[in-house]
Amino acid sequence: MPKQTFFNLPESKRQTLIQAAQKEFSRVPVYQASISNIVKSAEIARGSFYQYFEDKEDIFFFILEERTKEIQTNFMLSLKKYDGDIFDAITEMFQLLIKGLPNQEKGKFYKNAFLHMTHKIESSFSMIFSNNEEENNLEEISKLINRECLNITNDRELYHMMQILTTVMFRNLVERFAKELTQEEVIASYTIEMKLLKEGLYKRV
Amino acid sequence: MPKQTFFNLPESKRQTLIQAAQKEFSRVPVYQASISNIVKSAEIARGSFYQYFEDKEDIFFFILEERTKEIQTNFMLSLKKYDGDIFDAITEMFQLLIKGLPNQEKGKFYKNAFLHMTHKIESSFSMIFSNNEEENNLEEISKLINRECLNITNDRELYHMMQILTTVMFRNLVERFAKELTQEEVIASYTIEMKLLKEGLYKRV
DNA sequence: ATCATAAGTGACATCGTGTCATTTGTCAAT
DNA sequence: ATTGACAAATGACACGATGTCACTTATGAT
Repeated sequence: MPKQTFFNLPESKRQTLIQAAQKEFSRVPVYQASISNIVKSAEIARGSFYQYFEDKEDIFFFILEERTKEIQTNFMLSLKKYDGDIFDAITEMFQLLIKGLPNQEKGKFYKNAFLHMTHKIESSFSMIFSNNEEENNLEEISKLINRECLNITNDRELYHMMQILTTVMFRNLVERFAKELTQEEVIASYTIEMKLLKEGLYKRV
Repeated sequence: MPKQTFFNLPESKRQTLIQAAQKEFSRVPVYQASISNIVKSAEIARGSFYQYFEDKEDIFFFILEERTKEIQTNFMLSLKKYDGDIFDAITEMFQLLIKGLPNQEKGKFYKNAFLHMTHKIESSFSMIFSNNEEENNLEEISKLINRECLNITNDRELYHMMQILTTVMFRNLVERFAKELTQEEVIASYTIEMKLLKEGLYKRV
């Protein structure tokens, strides 16, 4: 978490700093990013950076979680739109991420995040579904989901189903960048895997 | 890939170097590891290290792939033992990794690898199933698998099924370290998820 | 014994990090 | 308006890590 001093900053300075960091994290993955570049670009003193943030990761995860909130909002809208169909909602999110990214400047940011997606980064993204501090979205999402056609008997199973779905979706996103697949290729893979997930890996008897 | 000079080294010196690197990668994840520590521990000159390897990552992935080969051998034995049942085989591998690790000195090495598992590290591990240079194991494994009870109609679907299974297994391994779960807890989660995968996420009609 | 080639060495230039003593800015109380 | 107390800003600095390179040493064929 950024320090209080960061939040005390005037909006414009905060934005400049965030922009500068975003630029650096778009250039290289977080572990290669240089604070020197960020402060140079934001035109603040090196020491000031440490007034606002603990370290590189601190500002990185702050930005990442901002982004996650945007995605979360979209996801909940999709879930309502498709009457609680979790597959349709997650697929729409996937398509949005696949199609939206490559053009944008933010595309590079996501690319670096995905290609070096560690557990910590993945859980940051997973906040799309779970609670961010203020509101408990996990519960809210859980309510929105239509369980009628799902093969679950309790909340625990629902939780694990979500885990499986997000994991598989993330891996498909990562592969899009790692193997430099086209949108069509990665959507094809994703579709096959979703079908397998829905129907089950074992033959129906 | 390590340079030729590394392979020209006498076995004992090579082992010393690998040991030293392993020690460092057990101390901290690869991105925090220090070449200075490795050469100090192996009692070679800094310049020598660069005669053998391109950089830190070079030796890290070399060691990782060595480890992967051990696991691969075990996996193929399991697959034969269970008459080609892919679920039983992968579950045995999972249990081996869960139960074997925490005690060993290598445990820390795996912990650092799992907790900072990027796409590159995951594909290194995935060589358990795909071809390493010499032999084409993917094909061999593909032949060993009993497809009778699997819900697949072609090789492409088999490939994606393997992808799903390994992804889910890896995430369970990672969570074991990230959330510091007990063996029992992580096995319980894994079991639920495998059941969901087998039976399908949608209700059977 | 000679020489060419391979391997080994460590000092060095460069860059990045996080700290800290010091300066500058802000604002309430007098 | 002046003071004083607290918050914020600064950049020089100590430290440590990386990759290179000119030089030394070893090896093995002729």
